[in-house]
Amino acid sequence: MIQPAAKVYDAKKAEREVQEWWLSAEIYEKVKKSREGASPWYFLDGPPYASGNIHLGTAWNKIIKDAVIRYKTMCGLNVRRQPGWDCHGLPIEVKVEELLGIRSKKDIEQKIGVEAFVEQCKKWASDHVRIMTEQFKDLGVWMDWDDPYITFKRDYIESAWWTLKKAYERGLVRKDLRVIHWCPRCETALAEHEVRGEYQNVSDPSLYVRFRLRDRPKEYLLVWTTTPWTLPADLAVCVNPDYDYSEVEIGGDIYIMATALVEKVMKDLGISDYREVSSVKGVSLEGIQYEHPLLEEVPRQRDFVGHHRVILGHHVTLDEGTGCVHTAPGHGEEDFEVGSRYGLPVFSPVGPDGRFTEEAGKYAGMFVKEADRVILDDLQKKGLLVKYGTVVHQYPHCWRCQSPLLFRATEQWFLKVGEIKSSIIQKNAEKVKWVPGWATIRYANGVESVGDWCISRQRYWGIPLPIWICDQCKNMVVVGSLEELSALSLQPLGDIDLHRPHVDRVEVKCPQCGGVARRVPDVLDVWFDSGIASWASLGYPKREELFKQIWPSDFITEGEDQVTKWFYSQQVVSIAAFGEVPYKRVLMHGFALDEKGRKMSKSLGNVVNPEDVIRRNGVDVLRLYILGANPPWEDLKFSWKSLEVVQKMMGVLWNVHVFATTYMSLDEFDPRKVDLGRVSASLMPEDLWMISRINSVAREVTQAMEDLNLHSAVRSISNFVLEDLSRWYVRLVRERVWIEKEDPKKLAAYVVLYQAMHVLVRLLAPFAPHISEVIYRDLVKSADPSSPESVHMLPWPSVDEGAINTGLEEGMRIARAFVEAGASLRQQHRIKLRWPVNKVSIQVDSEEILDKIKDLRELLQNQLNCKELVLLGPRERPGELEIQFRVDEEQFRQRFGGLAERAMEQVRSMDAGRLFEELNLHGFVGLQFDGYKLSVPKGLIAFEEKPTEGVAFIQTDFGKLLMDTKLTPELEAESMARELVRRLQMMRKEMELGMEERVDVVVGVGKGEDLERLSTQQDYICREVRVRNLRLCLLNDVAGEGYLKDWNIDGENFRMLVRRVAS
RNA sequence: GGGCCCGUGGCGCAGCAUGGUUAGCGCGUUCGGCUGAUAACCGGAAGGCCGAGGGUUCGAAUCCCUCCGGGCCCA
Repeated sequence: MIQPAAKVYDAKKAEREVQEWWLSAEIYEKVKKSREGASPWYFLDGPPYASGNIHLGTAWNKIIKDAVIRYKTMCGLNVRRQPGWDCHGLPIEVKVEELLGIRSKKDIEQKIGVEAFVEQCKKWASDHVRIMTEQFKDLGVWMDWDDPYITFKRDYIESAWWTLKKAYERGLVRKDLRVIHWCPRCETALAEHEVRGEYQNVSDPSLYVRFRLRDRPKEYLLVWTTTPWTLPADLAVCVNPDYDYSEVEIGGDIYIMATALVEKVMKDLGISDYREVSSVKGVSLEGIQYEHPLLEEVPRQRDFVGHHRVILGHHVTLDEGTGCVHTAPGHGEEDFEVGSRYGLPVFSPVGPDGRFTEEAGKYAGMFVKEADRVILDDLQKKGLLVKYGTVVHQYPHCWRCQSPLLFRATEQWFLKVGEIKSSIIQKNAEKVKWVPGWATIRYANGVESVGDWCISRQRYWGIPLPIWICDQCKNMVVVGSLEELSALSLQPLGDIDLHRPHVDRVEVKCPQCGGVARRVPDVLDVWFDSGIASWASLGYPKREELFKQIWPSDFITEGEDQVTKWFYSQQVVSIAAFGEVPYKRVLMHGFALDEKGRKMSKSLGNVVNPEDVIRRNGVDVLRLYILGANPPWEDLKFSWKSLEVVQKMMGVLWNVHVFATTYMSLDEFDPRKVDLGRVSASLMPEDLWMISRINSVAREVTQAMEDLNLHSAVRSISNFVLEDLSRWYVRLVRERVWIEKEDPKKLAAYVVLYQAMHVLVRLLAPFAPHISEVIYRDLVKSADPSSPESVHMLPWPSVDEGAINTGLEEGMRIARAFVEAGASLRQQHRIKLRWPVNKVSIQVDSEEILDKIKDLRELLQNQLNCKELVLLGPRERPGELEIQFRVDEEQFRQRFGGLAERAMEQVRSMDAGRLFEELNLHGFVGLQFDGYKLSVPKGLIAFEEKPTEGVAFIQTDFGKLLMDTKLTPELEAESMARELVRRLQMMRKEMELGMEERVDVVVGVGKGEDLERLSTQQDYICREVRVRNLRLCLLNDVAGEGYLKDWNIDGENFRMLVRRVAS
């Protein structure tokens, strides 16, 4: 039996209850089980980093995933829905360092010990996996929370080793001396992608230094730099061979700089008294020797004196500086490259901690940034500092600890992306479908510009690099699994933890010389961890079956920052290992911003937490809002206001549900006993329309989901609920539903409403899994115990194309427009909707329109609340519309000259209606008089339509509507009866009567003549208010037991008495 | 400097791949209405040179170019 639903939907309570029920009844497991054996669909969860709480962006991310997963499951696919956790890496190390109150690698190694530190990191990660799991569960996200993939698990680590070995075997792994970003606090190298997006505006020194030429006294190279601390490592000055360079004379000294920059630099230096002496191409400056500005302070530089000369490089630009670029191969990428061309040594007198080494002479022991000041002083003293100031520019910072990064030359391990780049681009173009489409371009551009990937980190909490190097012969052994390691190991390994420091202790016998090989102490970049997720999460290579069955992944989705990160890193390692891309379809989603479009941040105080939203509006509202507000790939500007709007929509949906269940349960409607076929003879046009609409909506939503346009899907559903279901269908069937007896038309309405709701809850289930569950339970499950336990077990609704009637849908749209126009006229003329009028005429603009609404005549008449409805075609003219016309005298005279006056006279004497029709039909009207034949074209006569007395007129998009506004005694009586009914209904409600309960009623009127007027309306009143005995009398005669209430209706007083009838 | 996205009433958005009624919708404002799904809901009104300027076209919010502003990514 259908049970009447609760009057108001308490989202929080219902959602909690539903979630608990999912658990206790094991619904999730049952849903999964029901799809076992179906075609697999491999969704791969991009692993969130396990270091904190979820925020709105991560919530959005999982909600998108959940909606897609639920949809695909309903479509009958066996969806893999394992969540993942990214657990290694610097962010957690940094958190743990904070927790332990330590600040450096030295502290970790000496105070805490690597073993304890790594244990702490693992604990931190595990704890946060637990916390975040609960938060995701609260969002109603259905994933295998008990069986996630975790990057620190042994199998996962082995999978990484296997992958690295694969890459090594293909010649893609190489150790190399390179200049790369280095964090002096974390004391580790950083990869390109870790630096992306980490540029911040900072204030740095800006200085002009003059480098004295060796063999030319009083001549200098003018150099500009923002990093004075790199001067101790300076080995050359680079100029662009193609640019012109000038010798500029200032106070007897000669400065060499790019000609194009002379003016700008002089202005910057505040020098107006200068002279450009001569100009040469940069190329001819090559080889000019200079004196290193810090030769005395950095004695080691004496060894490099031969290198101190002008070199050539195309990377030198005219954007800033002087066109003479000081070059330190140990501290700049381009410096390194150009330096290697000239055979410059890679001199880098800076230690891992960012302090100068002994090689830096005077500056040894100083932190580089602090040495800036000292270096400036020295230059000043030596008369080499031309100008000193500061400049604000973008400078990269460590993504975890925010330290400014340095460039430093070190030996690191690289994945040679350069060698597989073209393959990545090609496979991506062939096999990966990006949503939105333009992300493809963005991605390809990103890959084009990328360099080799530095995969080694000089840290602790990560997957250890599986590379052992022989002490003796320097042979390199790359290990692909624990098994391999055991075989090579000099000691028994047992149940070893593959993390540092345990694995560091493993010594391997060199297969080449039999010597002892030791592990390279580095760990892998965490982006390598997540990059292998598509097979590591499947247990590959240890377990092959699943991998062979479902890899590559069917779908991934992450935020737009991942375009050059996870979307990229996955393709790199996958191409390296398999030569294939690891996913087929990728949806890039945006960021969650605040209302004004700013990033949410603690410092701005604009952070919105998912749990705040859940507390206020509930999970389903959050989900519907977040999915419906934007296309997924656009940034979301979070708005509480818009959330309210979604909340209202849900309220309306609930109201419809209450409406449906209230009456269905009252009438003991049993959906098992009737279906559409059984009631087909009683279906009204609005029923057919509703069936058509719900099928159209199902089609729209399905298409939107296939295209990953989740916003269109949600909007389509919301719009249907508000416009079609609530504002229109319920309004239309209300009267039928109020019929007391068994009635086929009422039954038909129930069937239609039931069917529509049945489809609707399924469409809604992926987006609002809780409320759809509740509605399903109240409406479907309670009526038919044999139906599945949960809405989420149902199949996605199929579209009944045959039920879609676009002509009818269009007709209904037109009918609504006319009804609205009628309402508008009533408002203008102060005629309430519940007052009937005598006649409404509609003249449509075209035959097509007439055709579309002719079956809706009864509906129109009802909704327009008129006694008579006249539908007229485009050529017919409503009698209530008078046509007046005016001849354009000026034009008549121009055209007809001397005949004009008589022509006008003729026209004026014609019947306006006939003239109008004639002109519309032929475009001209013929005149004949005194033997003349004239043809008067349309444009010479202007028409005006005016409704006759007592008629209101409105022009709509589809035609004209005329309403007779004259009142008659009969109409007034009916109107009054309706007013009374409404008050009596209110009283019933105030008395909290059951809907079927009968009452006795006394109505007392203020004016005697109303007694007679109302006498004709007694049946109507009794029917509508469910009255057993009705007495009409004068106001003062009202007496007796019951609920008494005085009313004033449009200025007239009434006294009404309602008495409950004992049943 | 390069790539991509966005710019439509006070606010948030749709429309733009395939140019064509009077540019829609929601919120807000304001004035009304409705009432046995109603702590709901519905309607009317006011409010737009569709970022700016060119071009293509009979016709441009829509296509093309330039510029301006915002965002993201990369340097």
